[in-house]
Amino acid sequence: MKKIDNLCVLIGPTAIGKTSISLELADLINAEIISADSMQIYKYMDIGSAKIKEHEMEGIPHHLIDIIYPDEEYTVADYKNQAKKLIRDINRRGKIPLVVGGTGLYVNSLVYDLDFTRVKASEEIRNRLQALGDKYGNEYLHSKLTKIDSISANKINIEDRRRIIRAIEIYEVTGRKMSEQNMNFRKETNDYNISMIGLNTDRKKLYERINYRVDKMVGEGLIDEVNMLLEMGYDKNLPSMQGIGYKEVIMYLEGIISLDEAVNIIKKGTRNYAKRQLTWFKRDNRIKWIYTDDFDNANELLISIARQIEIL
RNA sequence: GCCCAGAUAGCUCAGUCGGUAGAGCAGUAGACUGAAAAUCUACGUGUCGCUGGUUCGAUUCCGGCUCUGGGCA
Repeated sequence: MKKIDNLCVLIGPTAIGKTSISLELADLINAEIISADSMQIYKYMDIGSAKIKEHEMEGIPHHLIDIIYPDEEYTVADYKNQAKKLIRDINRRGKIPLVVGGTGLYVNSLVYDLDFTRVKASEEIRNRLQALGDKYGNEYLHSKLTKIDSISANKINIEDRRRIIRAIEIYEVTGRKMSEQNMNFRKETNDYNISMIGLNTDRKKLYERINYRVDKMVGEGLIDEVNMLLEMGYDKNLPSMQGIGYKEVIMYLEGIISLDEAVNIIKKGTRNYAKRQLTWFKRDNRIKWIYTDDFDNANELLISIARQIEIL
């Protein structure tokens, strides 16, 4: 019988402390870290994405960080491809791949059988549909979708133009419905021996951590970082520049809001984001949740996490 | 000490010509298959400061008290 690759996943909301724990955990279980973070993939976006610094890595290999420039396109499909290869390689080396991150869709691309092999994004179709939406409104796009794929249309809210466009795009490119395409909806994968650990704490404490961290980012030079990116010629409309912390600082630099307002909006945006991350992960009952407050020190926490990893 | 204004949701405030109240923000819950830190959905009960009075009925009117601003001494 073929031996199945191991996969360990450590998830949790932003600012919970995944990075520092992941280092100790990787050291303990002889793992290499694969980031699952849609912002840390970008070079030059260090402070705002709370990226680990090279000298903090303690010699533990980190993958899928700093892999593209801020104006390059990157999608879940790319992520899944690259991460899959890494998982295989790391297993071959006799080590454990430890996926660490908070981007739900990226994580799910690995732990569910999501199929990204068929329908590439089409800039042309998207632009055309976008223009149609601007002209005739979302209702028009939605009713267009209802005609070709009523099941998907039913699931997608009229206001959610991005998803409506994607569903139409799939049909226009392949002639198949999105609802048919995604029959294996949320089917847990059998590709790996999976252990999933989730970190959490009470909401109030998490929000305090977030507020503190945003202040710290500003103190460490977030404004300069954004300024530098703009000076390098990266457009403010790029997906990378829509990240929390970046779009708000841009507004500040453009004089639209004050620094104080920018900081407050970043804090709020990060809090809301953390909540969304939790929503995303809560429904996966494979995750063993660990409440960081239940432990007096990092060592106890670490041991508790290691105990929960079944693949060891 | 005196005069004025205010006290209503976690915050800022609106309102009830007397029939127990509603906006914004914050917050909560959810969705998510090639932009995902993106995109989108749903959710409003709180001793209407305390205490007497008038009234069938007071958060609303009247009196007193407490507190908070501001002004005058």
